[in-house]
Amino acid sequence: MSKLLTIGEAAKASGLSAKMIRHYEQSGLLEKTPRTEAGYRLYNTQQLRQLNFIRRGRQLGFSLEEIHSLLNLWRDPGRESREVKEIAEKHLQDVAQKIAELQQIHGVLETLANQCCGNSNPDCAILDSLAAMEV
Amino acid sequence: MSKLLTIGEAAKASGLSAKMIRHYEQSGLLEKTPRTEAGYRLYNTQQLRQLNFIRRGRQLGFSLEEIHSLLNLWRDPGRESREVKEIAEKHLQDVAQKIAELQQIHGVLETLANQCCGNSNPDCAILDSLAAMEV
DNA sequence: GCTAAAGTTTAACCTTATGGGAAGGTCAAG
DNA sequence: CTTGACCTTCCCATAAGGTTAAACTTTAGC
Repeated sequence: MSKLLTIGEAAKASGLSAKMIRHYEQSGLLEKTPRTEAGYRLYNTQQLRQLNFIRRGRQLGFSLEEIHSLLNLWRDPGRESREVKEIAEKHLQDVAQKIAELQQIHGVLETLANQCCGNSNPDCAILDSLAAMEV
Repeated sequence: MSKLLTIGEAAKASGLSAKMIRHYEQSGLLEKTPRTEAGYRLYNTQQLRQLNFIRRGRQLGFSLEEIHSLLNLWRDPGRESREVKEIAEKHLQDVAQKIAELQQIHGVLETLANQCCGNSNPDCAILDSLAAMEV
């Protein structure tokens, strides 16, 4: 007899906020839960597992749309792991590209910061670079 | 005698969109430009330089708030380069941290993707990991 | 049994940076 | 005068929440 949890308890147990749990339900990521007569949402063990699934997906940077697809695959016993892997590898590529962009930015910033003496003088390589009209 | 540009021309010349130029003005990043009698915004060379400044700042990932501060420093002949460098180094740290987070995610995703055979079988290490209740 | 605190409900607005579109005014060419 | 390109303002939408508020419910203390 698994105990039913209110949204606050489910939030604490899953590591999500109550606000986001409602948001996920409202945006179709989660099915509507049963409610008490007063309208309070109630969560069982299975739903708690889904909340954890979402939290872990977010930790890995998946968008809610991607998590939606992953959840649907998870719930589908006839899924093909190929589909899951496709989503993951797409996301992996996105992450890799984002890293590359940030590293590029990091390099430029580091160079500029090193060229700025950072004293009480107004001359500044950083501003000079931002003010340059090229590129 | 520098020619005055309409917003569309200024957009093309600066690499920003007309939409965003209006937005930057509305949010206080740019001073209000003079207008024609019909209300069309007009941009001179000085303002075009500011638009380029903003574009380059965005390219380096500075937030609009940071760019606002940088623009104010740029316009202030009595600035101290220390202040500019402070903003840049704060942003540099943010970028570095973001890179670290993404690299962490990248590593986990790569491991999981390698463990998923990605065929027509439903078994999938990625889903298993997302479904795990720990952490 | 009453009351106060804690929890929940819906709802709305704020964030960042940007895009889309509607409805309407303006300008220049044909 | 019409057409098309441009401009104006205003509202909506995104992702993933945060914050706040009024009203209702539940629970615990007494």
